Amino acid sequence: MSSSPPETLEAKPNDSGEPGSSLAPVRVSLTPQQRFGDYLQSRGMRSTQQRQMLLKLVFSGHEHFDADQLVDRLPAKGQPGYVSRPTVYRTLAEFVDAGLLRKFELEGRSVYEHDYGYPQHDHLHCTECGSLIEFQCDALSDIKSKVASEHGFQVRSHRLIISGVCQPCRKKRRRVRRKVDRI
Amino acid sequence: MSSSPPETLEAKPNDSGEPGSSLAPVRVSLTPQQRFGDYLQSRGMRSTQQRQMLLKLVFSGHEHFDADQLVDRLPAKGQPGYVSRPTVYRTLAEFVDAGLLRKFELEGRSVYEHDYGYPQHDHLHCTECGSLIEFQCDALSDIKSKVASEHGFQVRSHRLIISGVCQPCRKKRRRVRRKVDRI
DNA sequence: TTGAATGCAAAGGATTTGCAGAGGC
DNA sequence: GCCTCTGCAAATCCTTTGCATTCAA
Repeated sequence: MSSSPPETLEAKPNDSGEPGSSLAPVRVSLTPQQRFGDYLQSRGMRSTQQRQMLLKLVFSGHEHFDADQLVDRLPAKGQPGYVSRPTVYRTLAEFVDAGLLRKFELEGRSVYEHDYGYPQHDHLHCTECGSLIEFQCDALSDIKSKVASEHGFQVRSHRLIISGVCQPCRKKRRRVRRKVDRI
Repeated sequence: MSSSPPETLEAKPNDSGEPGSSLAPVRVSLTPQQRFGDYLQSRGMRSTQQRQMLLKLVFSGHEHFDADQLVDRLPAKGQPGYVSRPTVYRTLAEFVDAGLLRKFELEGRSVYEHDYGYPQHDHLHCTECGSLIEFQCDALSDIKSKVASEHGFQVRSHRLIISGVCQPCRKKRRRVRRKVDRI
């Protein structure tokens, strides 16, 4: 597959100028579309309109999202481009399998984020507004290798989520507190 | 409340000699029972047989567990000490609220572990056998405070899970590989 | 043509809820 | 006795599955 010529991802994913991408993309040789095409081809799977539609939506921005949010961004039933909920779930699993997306659990639901072409990072989770803020930290790999060697553990991946209150929510809180004080 | 005299937790929770506790308990002034008693009292809630039963079961060992595993350890319906599933869920939420337990999501289900009287720690998760191994790492608090100050984020807690393959599973794999080689 | 993929409807599993009766305080 | 708590049954939420049909190759 991969009919179009190879190129780096850097220009691509943020054409839309959508919010939510805080980190710089990583240099990779194939677009997600190309990489997924290779994945399908190598497994005798087919490139369908639904898979293309979802690929387009998922890689039009860098936001974290869950299955529901993705469904909400799809055309309604009956409209061209509509994809059923079961197919959304099936396809998300394929994207994860293909290495395009990473999946993790937050408050009982599955959250997805870009993996391919996106740098390793971790998250701050605001328990007030629910926002997820990305950050990078090199020191973590030292911790991982140290712990791994201490326990004879073979590390495949990790997930660090720091919970608390983000800056905007702290400011809101302060405003509220001042108001209360005045009463 | 708190009728019995204060004491440290150190002797208590592991009387049973159950497996699963890898870290040394932390010195605290109240038993979980006392602390939960205070919690109930301060909110006008009642000390019921069900809550006492669950308290006893949950603090008879240090293993991680989910609601199902706790239900399995309860007497069967009709037997004395039986607690219904809804009450188990309601009570686990109360234990979390009281600061006795911590809750986190793993593979789509809620996992609980001791919080009160148990030291801060993180987990290695073996994707082969599903085991959770605890480890402690001081360097993480440096990371947390650094990231917090960089993002103006107020940290309340964190959750780090390192996934991979544990030592026993790696050994099993090696044995299998050797067997395959011989064929 | 042919088998893979989709959509539908329905199932599944974990967790929650409404409510009438039971039981702490 | 009052009001909280419990157990039951049913509902909810997210996700998956079986199957007939559609469609990419």
